[in-house]
Amino acid sequence: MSEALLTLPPYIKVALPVPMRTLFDYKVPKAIALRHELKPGMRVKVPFGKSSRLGVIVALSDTCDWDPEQVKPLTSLQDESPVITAELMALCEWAARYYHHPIGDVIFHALPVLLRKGENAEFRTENWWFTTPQGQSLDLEQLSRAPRQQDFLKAVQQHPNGLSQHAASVLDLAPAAGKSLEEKGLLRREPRSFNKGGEKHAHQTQVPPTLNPEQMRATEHLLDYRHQFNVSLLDGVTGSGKTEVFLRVMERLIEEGKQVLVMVPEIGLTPQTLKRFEIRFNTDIVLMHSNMSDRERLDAWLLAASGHAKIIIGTRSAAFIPAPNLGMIVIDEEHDTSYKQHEGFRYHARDLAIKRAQTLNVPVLLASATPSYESLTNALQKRFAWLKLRQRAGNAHIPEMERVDLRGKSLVHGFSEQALASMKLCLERKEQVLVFLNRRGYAPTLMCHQCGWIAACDHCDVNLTVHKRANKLHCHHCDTQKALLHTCPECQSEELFTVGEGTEQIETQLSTLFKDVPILRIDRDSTQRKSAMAKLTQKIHEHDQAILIGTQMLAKGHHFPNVTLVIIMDADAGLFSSDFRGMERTAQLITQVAGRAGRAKKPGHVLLQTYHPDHAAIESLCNLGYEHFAIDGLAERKSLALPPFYHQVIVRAESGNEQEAMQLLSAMRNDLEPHFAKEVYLVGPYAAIIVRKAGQHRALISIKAANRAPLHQATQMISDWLELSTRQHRIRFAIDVDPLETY
DNA sequence: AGCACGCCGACT
DNA sequence: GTCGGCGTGCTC
Repeated sequence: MSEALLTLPPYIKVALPVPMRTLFDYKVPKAIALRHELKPGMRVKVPFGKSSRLGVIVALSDTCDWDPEQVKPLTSLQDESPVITAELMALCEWAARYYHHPIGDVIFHALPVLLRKGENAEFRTENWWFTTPQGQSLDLEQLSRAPRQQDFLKAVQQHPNGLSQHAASVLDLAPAAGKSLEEKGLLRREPRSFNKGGEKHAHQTQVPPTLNPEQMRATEHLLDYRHQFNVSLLDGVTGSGKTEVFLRVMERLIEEGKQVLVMVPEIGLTPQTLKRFEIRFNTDIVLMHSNMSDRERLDAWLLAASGHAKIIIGTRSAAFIPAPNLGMIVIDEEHDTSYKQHEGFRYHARDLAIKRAQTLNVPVLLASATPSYESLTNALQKRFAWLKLRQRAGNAHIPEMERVDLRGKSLVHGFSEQALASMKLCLERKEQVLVFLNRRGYAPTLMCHQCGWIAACDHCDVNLTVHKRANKLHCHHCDTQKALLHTCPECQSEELFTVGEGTEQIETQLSTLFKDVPILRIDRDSTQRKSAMAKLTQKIHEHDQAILIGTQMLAKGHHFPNVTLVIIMDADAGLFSSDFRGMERTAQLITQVAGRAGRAKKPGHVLLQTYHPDHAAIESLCNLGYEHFAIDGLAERKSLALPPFYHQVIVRAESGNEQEAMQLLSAMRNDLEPHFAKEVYLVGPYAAIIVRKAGQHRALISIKAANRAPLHQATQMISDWLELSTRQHRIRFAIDVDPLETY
């Protein structure tokens, strides 16, 4: 240890969870240096201002960038080994640079919540009960006056290998009785690490389905390149057996002792998906998603970090999970926008995963039926291997998409006659109908018949949505809720009426049209409660005929085998979006929803209700399919100098004052634009489409360039400038690199 | 982001 | 007379 003291640099650079783009220098007290070897990635407690904070060592250093007189010593070391491995530290440093985000915040994002709060990086310990020799031989009759103790001792006597606290509570044993027995010296308690590792699932050797030639070719390619960095785009229509392809590759890598990280969209992790993995792999699988408690997440993180977990299935934040033997990263539904965090540290998990895989020299597999334009471009330019699956497995056919012209037609609750007739036929065949409407609530507008007043949010520039069942008016932008009004606040008239339809209304109206058919609504409101979704899917599988009505939640990975008719109520919804990604999103959504129709033996049919049947986009999507549609869309992006051909950064500013945010961005542009490289060009500042959100006035400015280097340089200057000037102005700003929302 | 210091209104 | 509102300034 004295050797360590001689060579140990006297300073450490510490990342703290503060919105400052800098590291903080601390001295290492001799007492600590003597006893411990400090390494980057370990957590330390440090004095910061007037308080004490938890930070992470980023580097050891011989020098400090601060007046050495003012550098304080660290208080204590929290870890014996790094919680951020060298590999992940490098990833965090890269991400902080690439996204122009404070390093401390990035590093803390990479840790589970409990580790951010200072919890030890150890498995939860649980008390186990054992009998002492006296307790084992004691005649239970001697405890006849204490029946609870009698029960308790009896149970432990029957478990010579110990009884866990958890098991004791399941057996309904009284904790107080256990304590009394311990005091009498009949029982003893021993803490054991709560490590779910080794608890394997019953191996149901299911014969894997045979692969069709396309799947075979894809699998062979992936196996050939499984030991080196490369990115493959597994582009397969819904039902083409993408999952089977990556399961085969995973199988091989796991046999070779590797771990595999499978990323899924936020609500894409269905019990169906998990079951599929459990049935297939006789190995430890951990989950990492937002419905888990902090403790569950830490235990999952520890199992991954220890290498015990061979398969890690997680959402966005799992991009940072430590895995010492990581052999591949799979990103399922890679087009899904939930991979991009759109607040705070605005990273894209797909892009981060690719960067990580590159450093580790392991393959990445992106899977989707509707690849993002970014990934398609990479595939077209041969940076990604493009593995196409165009056949549906088991002879199922691609559903036919039919446009229903709504012009001049009379509608019944938003449905055309044709749609209703098709529904009736479908239900008579004892099959299921899926109705897609991407608008939750009862109606998007509440209006006064006498004076035209419209219910609007007090904090945002949007109308309030009517939720009849909850008897509420709800702002879908800032979550404000108020009681549903029955009198107009302007003219006191009682003639308030709703305009437009949401899923809740369609549900109500369909139940009057189809009295004996089960109608199930699937949206954020109906699936809020835990396990509500599982109950709904179970109901769907119980019935033969049924109508499912839902929002985009329906498009995410669920498998409804008896759905043979899909009705897209409003195919025009995304056609006239002000965002240049609107078309891409609409096409993905329609294609994904359409893909729910007809699997296995039953052919599917899709009806798109539209007022613009001749619109080029609708026509090309219906007749030529997603790939053609996307390639046309990409040509347009190229001609308009839009991503992915140009790279983009958006800087947002928000302020309570109406003008301030805009003025700040204008001042920034005036000051800095002369110093930017010629190929960097700016648009704005302009007001956000919804100018006021949650009481904040929002402005933004777009910066674009064909190459990353000058764009990065300009963004760096902007970041420095804003950090200095917002200190005085008290305006919040955010830098969004590769933004998905541009308004 | 916290947390302090600092200068102006309604209360024991 | 104080308790406390949140404006601004700093943190190795």
